[in-house]
Amino acid sequence: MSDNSASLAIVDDHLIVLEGLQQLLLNAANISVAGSFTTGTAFLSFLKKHTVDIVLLDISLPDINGIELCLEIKKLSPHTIVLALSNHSERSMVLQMLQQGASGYLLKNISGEELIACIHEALDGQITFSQAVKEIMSRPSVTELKGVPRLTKREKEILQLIAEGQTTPDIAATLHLSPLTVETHRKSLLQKFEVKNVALLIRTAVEQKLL
Amino acid sequence: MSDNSASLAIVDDHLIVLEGLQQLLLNAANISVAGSFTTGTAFLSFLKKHTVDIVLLDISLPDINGIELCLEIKKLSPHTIVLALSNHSERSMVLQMLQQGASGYLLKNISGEELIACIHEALDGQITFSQAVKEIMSRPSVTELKGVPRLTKREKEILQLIAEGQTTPDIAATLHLSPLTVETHRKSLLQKFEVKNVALLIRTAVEQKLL
DNA sequence: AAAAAAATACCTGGAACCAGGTAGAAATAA
DNA sequence: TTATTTCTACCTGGTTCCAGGTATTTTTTT
Repeated sequence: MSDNSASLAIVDDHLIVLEGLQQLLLNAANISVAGSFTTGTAFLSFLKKHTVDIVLLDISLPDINGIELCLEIKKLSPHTIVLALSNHSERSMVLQMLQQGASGYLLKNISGEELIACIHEALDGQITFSQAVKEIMSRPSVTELKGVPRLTKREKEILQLIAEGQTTPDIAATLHLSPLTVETHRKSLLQKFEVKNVALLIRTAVEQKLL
Repeated sequence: MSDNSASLAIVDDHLIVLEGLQQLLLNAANISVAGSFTTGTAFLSFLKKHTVDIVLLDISLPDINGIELCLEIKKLSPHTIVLALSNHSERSMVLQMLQQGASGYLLKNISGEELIACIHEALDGQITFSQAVKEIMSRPSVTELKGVPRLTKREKEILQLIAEGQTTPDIAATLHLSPLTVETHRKSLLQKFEVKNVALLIRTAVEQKLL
């Protein structure tokens, strides 16, 4: 940063949110809003020409999803700190963003003071969450308790085809496999999900957003 | 309204959105923000003491859901115009809100001019939508094209049990029916959904939010 | 009161599912 | 390079699914 105030960018496709954030950041010391953008590509092209210390990044954007965008930002400008800003409070989302190099995750119901505090924490090199996210991350998740099974490539493939209504012989034909092989994978799926038939298989798979 | 400027209230649990909306409405003639609230109950108690011409109402609130809140508002103050403000663009949501007496439905990606225009239209007694909502409502929905089957009580019941992983004999036992009867209902379900097995049955039922 | 829809129950027979194994080859990780 | 995982394939045997009917009783609608 050129002076002692950090340059901050905002990316969100909702004008209302853009305005709201700028308003909340008006009376924040050491933070100056360098720009606000409604699309991921717009911000990326800005980032190619300017230095951005920290960016508040909405995850659901029209042109590019937040996870990929985060990756692009880090590729382009590794020193830029990314703070995810989202309505969605799923653990998996939080974890994915962190994996892509985000320094924190804020929900949009955040307060002004909290927002500013989180930005300062992030600028200090810390990982930071808004209060609601902290709570979600601290208590063990339903999916963790249940244990979301990690599926192999073939299993995902076959799960997909089952969900499309294909029978075991059908799947064998489309994948050029023996029906017996498909049966084996099918059984693995039932075991991993700890269910006893396809009805429950499809249902839990949908619930765990695997379909 | 006491003078020529309409009194407007905002209900949204996100501070950012509250700030953003107020900012966008600053340079709007004839509109004065009478108050902003983060919970439905807070607004309702305000409404008991003050006159509100129009309210921008977020559908997803922590304490009360938007549809019920809309009903309450109309019960308490029928002349107050309700404009729904939401992230969700499902047709069913829009229709439900209109049914509860809302005068319009806006998505949060709305622009400042559009917002003000919509408010003025609503104050003139019209039903108003933001551009994105207009588009969604104008094109025939997927569910309309596919035709969501209307299920009988028994069928819904049995669909539910199938989704819980029960087999035909199981269901027969829990409902004190002959397995053959259950089979008949099961077949009706497959026919009505135009699918050939449970995998697709569950999947489409979930997609159509029947489960 | 008549007609339509829903719920009940039955029959047959083939296809697919599901549980319980075993086992070798290929790819990946330690 | 060894160990582990994944993918492949097979066998048996009982259970359930699914398609194609028919048919009576009860409920709802007209």
